[in-house]
Amino acid sequence: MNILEKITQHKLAFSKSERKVAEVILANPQVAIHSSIATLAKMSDVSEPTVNRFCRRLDTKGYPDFKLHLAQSLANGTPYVNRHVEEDDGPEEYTKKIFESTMASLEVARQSVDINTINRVVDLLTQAQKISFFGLGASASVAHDALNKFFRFNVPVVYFEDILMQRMSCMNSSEDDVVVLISHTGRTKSLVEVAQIARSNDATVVGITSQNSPLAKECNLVLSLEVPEDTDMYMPMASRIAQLTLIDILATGFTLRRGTKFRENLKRVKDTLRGSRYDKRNEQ
Amino acid sequence: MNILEKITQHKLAFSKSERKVAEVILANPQVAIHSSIATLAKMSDVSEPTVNRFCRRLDTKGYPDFKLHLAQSLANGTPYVNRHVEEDDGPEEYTKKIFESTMASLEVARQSVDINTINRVVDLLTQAQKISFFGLGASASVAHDALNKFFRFNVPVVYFEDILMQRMSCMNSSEDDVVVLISHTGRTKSLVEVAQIARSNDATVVGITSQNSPLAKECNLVLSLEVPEDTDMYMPMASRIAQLTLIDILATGFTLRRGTKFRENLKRVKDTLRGSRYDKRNEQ
DNA sequence: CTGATTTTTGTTAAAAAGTTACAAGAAGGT
DNA sequence: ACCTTCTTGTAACTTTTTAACAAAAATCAG
Repeated sequence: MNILEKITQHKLAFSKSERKVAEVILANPQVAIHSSIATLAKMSDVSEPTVNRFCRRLDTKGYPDFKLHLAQSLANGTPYVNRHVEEDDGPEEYTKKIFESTMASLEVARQSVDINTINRVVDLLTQAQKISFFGLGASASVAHDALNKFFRFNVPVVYFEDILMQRMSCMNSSEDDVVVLISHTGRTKSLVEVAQIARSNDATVVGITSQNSPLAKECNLVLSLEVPEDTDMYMPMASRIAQLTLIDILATGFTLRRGTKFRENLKRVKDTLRGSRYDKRNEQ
Repeated sequence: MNILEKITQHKLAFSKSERKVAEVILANPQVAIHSSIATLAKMSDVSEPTVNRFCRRLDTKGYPDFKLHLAQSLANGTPYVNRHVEEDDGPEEYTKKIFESTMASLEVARQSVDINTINRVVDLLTQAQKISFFGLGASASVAHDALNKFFRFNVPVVYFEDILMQRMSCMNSSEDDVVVLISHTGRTKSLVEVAQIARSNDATVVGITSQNSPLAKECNLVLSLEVPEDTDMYMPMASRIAQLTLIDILATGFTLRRGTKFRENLKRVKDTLRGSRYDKRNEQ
């Protein structure tokens, strides 16, 4: 795939002049991508068609195509990696690491999430009479955020931080209600109990949690997110961001399902805020 | 850096025809890098020089140079681009787009954030007698999350969703208190007023908001995040994720500043939860 | 070692791609 | 409605790349 490696491998298959071209490119690929075929030919002390032949031998269509491949190989192929913050990291390092770890976790989450389940959950949500979002600890703020999104849709939405309120709310739920339970580990006892209560009242229980956890087993549908554990600081960080992104996705799916006219409604909801805000023009 | 991102940002600065070119490229960048300027012009229904001008506007030397940049952006490593969800996107598309937009926004945020300010805010927080986190609407859940992180540090932390409580809390603040106000736009009147109250009581006010906003002007320190506006769904999405990441960073900075022994404390806080959870072994 | 054959390389010319200059047209302001 | 400014396209031109062919080098059989 990487063209530079390919050049190195092919090296013996090249003719003498072609090898000269290879040397020049390997010595300074950054220069090569900004040179014309004429310049590169001169640098390698060969003729222009030789450079062209060199490119073709590497299964590219010609010199411009070769440059494209080279450019791609040279683009820093350092995808975001989960790097842990170290004891003696300064602000610059830890800021960078946290941003990158977060992005890396999102990438992992993206690959692990099951589109089918998302679709089914969106289905359920659009048909629900009442939607509840419950979480505890760090997941409480995720549920809180979900409330903030879904209440705009003009559907009855419920959110409680208090375990007792959660239980009572589920006790009163019925067949057409959807209860979304959020927990990274899926091992919080009281949330598992909430799931049981909700199910015994015929509500549909959706879990945003990790697969095969006790909570997952009590749910009708599980949206599992395989996010690397947040061991760094003994605080949930990336898991929570992934959960929030999932909420965004569900909310988006919801609005798309409801069609254009519904979206105008959302705009109106947003516009209502105008009175509570300083006008943009007031700024300077 | 990423040219696709750049195109999206510049979009409004483009002329009508240039925007046509932008659309075509964003819709299918893979095709673009393999097209000649003539083909691309035809696809966009503009003239060739227009395509050329489009490239120049993005600070490239011309079309070939632009293609090089584009190829690099498309190479693995920085594939994330802010792409908007379309009316007829299926679950697969919108899931992908939202994940990628979120990552792209984080990348933008990372580059825009000022490390020095972060460091100063961490300083302030470690020295604070009391820390308050206030936000309204979508930012309320961010403040909520901040509460969840900082209360573990054994510092008095305050969080209210209620405007009156926020005001009263600030009224009682004193010189050694830090008030962190979160608002994407920075134009929410009541939050600006909270900032004023806090300052008139000698508290230090830190804003997580956009630069030059009315709120920013009332703050002692502003942590600005330049995140592309979430116009898609009339709901705050990426901005909020960036804010949360910033909270993570501040929390991390805080714990690092406090040293190793302090971190053992955090572990103890986390371990306290054990009783409320199903043991990992109970699972199967 | 010689001559035939194949392979490699360079020269020349043509084609393709990209760029410049300029003029026509659209948009915006007075 | 007129002037100015900004956009856009046409046409000419330059650069870059590729094709065709021929010369040179290398390989091999006898």
